[in-house]
Amino acid sequence: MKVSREQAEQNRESLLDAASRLYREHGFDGVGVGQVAKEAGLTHGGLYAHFDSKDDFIGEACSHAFVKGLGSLEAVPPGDLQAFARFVKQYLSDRHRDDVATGCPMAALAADAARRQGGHTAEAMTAGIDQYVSHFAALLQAGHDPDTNAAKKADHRADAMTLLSTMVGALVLARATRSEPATSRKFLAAARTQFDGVIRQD
Amino acid sequence: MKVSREQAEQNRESLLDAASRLYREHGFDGVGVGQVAKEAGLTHGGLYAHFDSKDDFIGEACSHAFVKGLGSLEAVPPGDLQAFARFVKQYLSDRHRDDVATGCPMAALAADAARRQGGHTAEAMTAGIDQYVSHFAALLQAGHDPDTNAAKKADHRADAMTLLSTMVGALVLARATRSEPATSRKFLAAARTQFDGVIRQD
DNA sequence: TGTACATCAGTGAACGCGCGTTCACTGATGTAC
DNA sequence: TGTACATCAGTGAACGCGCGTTCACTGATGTAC
Repeated sequence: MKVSREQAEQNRESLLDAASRLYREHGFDGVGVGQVAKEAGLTHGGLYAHFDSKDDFIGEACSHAFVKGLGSLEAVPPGDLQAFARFVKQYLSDRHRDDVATGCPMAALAADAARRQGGHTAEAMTAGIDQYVSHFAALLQAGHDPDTNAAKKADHRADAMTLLSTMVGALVLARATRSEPATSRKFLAAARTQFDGVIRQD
Repeated sequence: MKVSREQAEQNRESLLDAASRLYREHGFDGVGVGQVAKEAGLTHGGLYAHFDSKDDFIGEACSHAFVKGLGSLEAVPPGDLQAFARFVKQYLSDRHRDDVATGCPMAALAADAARRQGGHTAEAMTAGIDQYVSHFAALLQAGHDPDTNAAKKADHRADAMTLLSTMVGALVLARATRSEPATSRKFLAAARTQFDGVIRQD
């Protein structure tokens, strides 16, 4: 049956919520569109009223997965290194490690997305990564030298990329070694320590 | 038809070679056992003379994928920081970024393996990661202070983990952003710079 | 060394199953009058 | 405001297909004598 415009929009959101959670947890090839639709309280057929294909759907879901994380990053006031430190500590926490489904899309899906170059998915992932890098660079810059020049700006962008690489790498490796809790936790702890060095340097 | 013992062993190796390549390229759920067997020059049925199930096969393939990379790491003489630097530079090269199929199993499959906790695959991945960390720690230690104590040893293990996190993270993010070549290359370049800091410090 | 035969790696048809996608249909929505 | 009707989001059966796994069979291998 037909459904009100608001209800339809709400259903679309439910589909993307379910998809971004299930795909992060099981990978793009690990869940069928039927399971996603069911999780969203719909049937598989209705999904095609909102999306062209699974590939299209995956791309939208990938973008959707970035919303929450980028939101908390944008909530960090530029210049407030303590708040930035809190964001990083939370990223590198046991809780985040154990919460793949609603956690960082880069740690969960970057390798998967890289396999889909040419489609919307890789583009969505690239856009999300770019935003993380830009925000990180801005926060590092604001924290260190308010009056800036071009050379230092590039440096902060490089620092931002290294910091992001370390965070994503540490989270991925911590998750992969979950059966050895000491090793797993040490990956997170080591990365946290390294961050302290980054914000203390100048 | 039956086949000589050597031929059978050779076929097993071909299967693992093909599997470790194809799985790195397309993910564990992205390739069927039939395609792997075909790539190895066999039919799908014969695979089950060597392995119990796809899950078992994946685990063995995961171990197999570590052999080459750990080999070049073991070839680095302890104390030779230049040789270590060369290993890291190669890891963080455009060539390695573009060669997923025979490249680092952690960058290609760690997130996939983490989803298979409880089976052989996650165990194989954890074992491989542990070996990388141990080798990195030994190389950092040999490069910096030949006469060691327990506290410094722990430090080198933490440094090794951070270094590995940065390398894996940078490679994953460089691959994910391949459609923006400047961004992609900068992830690798930034991580290389950071490594120079790690080996120069002490 | 030569012969008879048990072994078993590999083949390919067959299985049940879940996948992504299509489509005729439903019926509440929302518009036209 | 009330009525008639076109719209279209969502349903669920059906499709062709490739998946992982099984199994009767093949025939070269390698052993027993």
